[in-house]
Amino acid sequence: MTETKKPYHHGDLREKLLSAATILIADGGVDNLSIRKLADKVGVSRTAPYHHFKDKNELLCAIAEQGFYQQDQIVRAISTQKTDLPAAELFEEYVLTYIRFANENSETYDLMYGRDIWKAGRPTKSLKAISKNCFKLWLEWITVLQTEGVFESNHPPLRIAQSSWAALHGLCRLFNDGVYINQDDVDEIAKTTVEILIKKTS
Amino acid sequence: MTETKKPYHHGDLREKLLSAATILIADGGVDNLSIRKLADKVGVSRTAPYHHFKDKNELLCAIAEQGFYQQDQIVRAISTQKTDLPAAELFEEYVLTYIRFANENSETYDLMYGRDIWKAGRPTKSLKAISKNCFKLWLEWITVLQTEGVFESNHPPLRIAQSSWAALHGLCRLFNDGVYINQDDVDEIAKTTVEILIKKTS
DNA sequence: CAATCAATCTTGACAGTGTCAAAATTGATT
DNA sequence: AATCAATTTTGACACTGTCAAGATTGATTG
Repeated sequence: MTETKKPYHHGDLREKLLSAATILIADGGVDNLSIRKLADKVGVSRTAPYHHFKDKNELLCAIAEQGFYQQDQIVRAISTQKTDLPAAELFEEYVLTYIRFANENSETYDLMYGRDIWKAGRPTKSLKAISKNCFKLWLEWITVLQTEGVFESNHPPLRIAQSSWAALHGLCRLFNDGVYINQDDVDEIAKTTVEILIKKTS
Repeated sequence: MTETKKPYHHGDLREKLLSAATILIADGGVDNLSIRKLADKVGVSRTAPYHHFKDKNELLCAIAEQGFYQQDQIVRAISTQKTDLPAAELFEEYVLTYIRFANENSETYDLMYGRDIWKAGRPTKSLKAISKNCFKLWLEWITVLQTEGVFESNHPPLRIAQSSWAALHGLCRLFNDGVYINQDDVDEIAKTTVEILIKKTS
């Protein structure tokens, strides 16, 4: 666990690298992030970052991990703030927030759930853990919502969780990746998706 | 239109490049495709490909375009072969086939609908055209299915088309990108998605 | 048939990239 | 004060995309 280890010669280089990297990808995408450029930005030599991240991959994993924490915070805020909402509306609120997060942090989102990290099969242990936990929370919520009648009961909750999350994710990606481009549509499509997902009360 | 233009000195270099490139990305991903390696594979100098594709981007677009043709063929085969199927089951068949295509040609699929091409905002004119047409066909079908009662009528067909396709796409991506990894689940999740999408007949 | 032209291909070059190995620096520990 | 180990730097290597300039050559024209 080198997480909180302070560098000896400079300030907290690891932190500096992380925040600088986040800025770099925020404007310019992941392609705009090179170890060398990053090192230059922070004011160290090209290979200095390698003493805090084994790889470029590990750096990306760390950024993604931050993204999960951030997303968790935002999402958690909903359930604590809007305690009076009925379950179905809370669900919609969640979905909209999730998509908004993906939209506003498209590059981070891409790292969190994108092939750059996952396809190569080299996600960090801690990244694996936090993302797994993230899905577990989703699954648990879906399970509760199903018993509350928000979702149909003709499928196991795991399947509903998987397919509903895939629906969310697909929407995020289509906008994030520039396939769907009309940003004005995103909310309406999202609401449509939600209404398709939840049980018809008619 | 330089599409069918034959090279002067060698065989049909453009075609050779395309097929070699497709092979390269098929095993090893897009990252495994470099212009230089490609040129080497075909037996020309590093910069020879630049007389047939302005860019690496244009090469990728061409591969993606091929993918669309391929997908179109596969999908079209369904509706001509299974004419006896009821609409809802035909839809399921389509979805499963779509996902299977994405799965078996994951790298091509990634090019077709991925940020590499679209996010940078530099899809070829012809690529834009064919993908747009692809969605148009989807929308038209959804419209028909809605009048046939397969989908609910409480949303405009455009929204249903967008959100249902996003659901499909999300599923494809999660498996393609290695986020969902258990390949055995894909069919079941897909079926769940279909059943959620279509109108309940109970 | 010979000269010209333009498409095609090659060679050379430049600025990037990730990352390894070895040497240099330096704060903390003995 | 000397030692040690963590940190940083310098040098190097093999890649990458792509541009500019020259060489080759099939087709076109006079």
